[in-house]
Amino acid sequence: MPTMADVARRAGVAVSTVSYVLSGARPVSERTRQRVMAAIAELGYHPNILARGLASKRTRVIALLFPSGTRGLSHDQLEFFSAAAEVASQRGYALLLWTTLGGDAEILRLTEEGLVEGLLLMEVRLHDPRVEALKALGYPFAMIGRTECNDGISYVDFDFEQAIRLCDQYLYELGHRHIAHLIYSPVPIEQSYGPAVRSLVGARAFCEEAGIPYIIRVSEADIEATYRAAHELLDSYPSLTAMVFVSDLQCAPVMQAIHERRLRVPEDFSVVSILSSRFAEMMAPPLTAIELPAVEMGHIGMELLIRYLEGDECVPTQLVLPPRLVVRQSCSVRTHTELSMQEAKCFQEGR
Amino acid sequence: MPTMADVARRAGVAVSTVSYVLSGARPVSERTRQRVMAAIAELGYHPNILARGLASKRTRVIALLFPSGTRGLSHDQLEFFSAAAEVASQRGYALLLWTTLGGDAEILRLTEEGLVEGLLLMEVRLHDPRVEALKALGYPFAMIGRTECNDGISYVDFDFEQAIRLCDQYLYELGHRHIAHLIYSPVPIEQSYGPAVRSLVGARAFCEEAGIPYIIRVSEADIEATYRAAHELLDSYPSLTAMVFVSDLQCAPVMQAIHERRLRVPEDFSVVSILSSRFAEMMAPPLTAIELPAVEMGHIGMELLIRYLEGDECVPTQLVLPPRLVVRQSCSVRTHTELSMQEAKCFQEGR
DNA sequence: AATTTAAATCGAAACGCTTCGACTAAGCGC
DNA sequence: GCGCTTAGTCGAAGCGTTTCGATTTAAATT
Repeated sequence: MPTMADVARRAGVAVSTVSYVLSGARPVSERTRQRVMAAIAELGYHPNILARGLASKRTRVIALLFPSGTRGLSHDQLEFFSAAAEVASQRGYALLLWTTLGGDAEILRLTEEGLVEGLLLMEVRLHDPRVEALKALGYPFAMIGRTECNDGISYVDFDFEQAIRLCDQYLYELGHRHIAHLIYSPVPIEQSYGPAVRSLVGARAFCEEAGIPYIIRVSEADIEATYRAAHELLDSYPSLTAMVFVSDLQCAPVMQAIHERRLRVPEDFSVVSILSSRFAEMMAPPLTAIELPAVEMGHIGMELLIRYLEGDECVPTQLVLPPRLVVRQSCSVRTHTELSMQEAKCFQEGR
Repeated sequence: MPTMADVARRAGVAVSTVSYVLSGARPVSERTRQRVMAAIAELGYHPNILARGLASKRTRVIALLFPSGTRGLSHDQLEFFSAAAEVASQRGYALLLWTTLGGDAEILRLTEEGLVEGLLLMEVRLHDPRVEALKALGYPFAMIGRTECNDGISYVDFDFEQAIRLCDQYLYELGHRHIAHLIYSPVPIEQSYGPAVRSLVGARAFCEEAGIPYIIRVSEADIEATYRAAHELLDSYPSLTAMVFVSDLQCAPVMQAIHERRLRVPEDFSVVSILSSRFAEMMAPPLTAIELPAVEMGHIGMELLIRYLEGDECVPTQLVLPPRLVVRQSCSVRTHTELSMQEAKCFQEGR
């Protein structure tokens, strides 16, 4: 593999001159530039990133702190980071995937090893030790999501509180009054998950304002727990005619529980969730949902980080994207007077 | 950030001694080792990867050559590489995500920049220029998938030919005789996609052996084309009672086309595909499918590469995983004599 | 024509590590 | 007691860049 010295020799100039041609840090005469470029082309020279990084502290490598296994890997997360990867690649950065198994220690290691210039965090908690640590270190990073106190940090997040309200409101306008909410567990408090907490707030607020019962069940994120929780909701509230849930991972177990009750969606039972369109359209029936702008968030998150790294902005950009309802085929009208299919069935069965 | 020199000074030894303590390349007395380790701990020292890599040519960074946009990002692919990422992380490697937009040139750049020790390829074609280039360079890599000629390369692949046969056979045993196949386009020939070609071979072979009509439609991988192709199949062959398709990306458009015909799955129409379980279980109804062992393939692929890098094996390992059918709820029995729902409907409508 | 200024280039010192050759002080056989 | 090995350590030379004076050359100013 040719080095810069080879190029310099071939072009008959000093190594530093070659470097200046490449970086543009100092003026170089046109004639010299031509000769150097020719030599580079002839030799098939590529600068060595390690050496460059060692000398200049700039590696053009960004790490994506990837959520570990707990919550499972969701379709939305896939979209987040394939979008992020795309932007990084366009801007000439390489993307390092970092699965943060080992907690804080691991992330510090990453920052100290010198390979990575900046970090993009996903699955940020309200009190996130990673964020504290990075802040203390003054290490450059941006977030998809946000903590409770985000002074001086760039982030892009989604307005889950409004999103849930929109779900509820839509169902309410369709005539539903008994709406169940199935939301991720927001505990443990000290590191609670923002979207869960904010969803709870939104749901409670809407139900109080609308004067309808606040029916809620929180569950762990795994399939099994979600499945049980859905069944428990349906058991405990026979008057339910609709359900709101908040993630693509809940989709399968929730729908299964509903089907097992012989409730048809949307004829007997309405369902709204917060999903990326790609996923919502894959379901049968296609699900009416709040559009989770996963691709947009991935793009913006990466863009924010890169801008910060390149020093274009000193003031952090903080963005909370507004929700938008996309009506598909998982909800139906329910009037006040009408007896729900479920109630009718219970009645027939003599319960 | 402390350097090795700082550690050496603190421990009262030479820099090289610190290096030997860390690498074990030469014997170090127990007393010295203790002192060095203490100094490292006190200073919170972490070796700089760039410097290490520059001096030693070992970076512990692996790149995953990530499929570009054409085929879209599928759930299976997500599983491939989150599995790969997991293994890499366990073995102390960092995973660089590389979206191969710029074709061959890009990949060469990656190899020449010195950052990356080895490559894991996904979405390998039968004749893959990337593979040719890497082979010519003698650059270490492994594949998920395989080309036509794989001499000297480690890979893990899935037996798509047998997989399709298993699909067909299962449907055949349920009594289906008119089975449609919806498969990715295997052209252009010069870089054809292995799974597509092998699926075609498998399907044709089974149909010939079983003496049933060989009903097939190839389509591009995008949603729209798949949707049209599914409709065309259903149009052209009114006697169809079952369909086989090969990827999670086809799922939504295929199911939608089927639903639009007012065919119920599985009562009126049976469906089998090749999917990771996680995905198959998310559908409504859960899909009977050949299990695509995506996680296993990701694990093994990465493991093969790392073994190769660490010199444990000189002989390449080549693995083709066998298919396994998982019965869920998307297929139903069809007897010879029974008139299909669809035929019955056509009849009623006087066609 | 003498002097100042700017453009273009060079040489060498980092950057933080690995690795090689050399040196010292033991331990060993004879 | 003499050379011989070997464990343990050190110093210094890279690895391939960037970057900072310093130097040379050409152009501009007086």
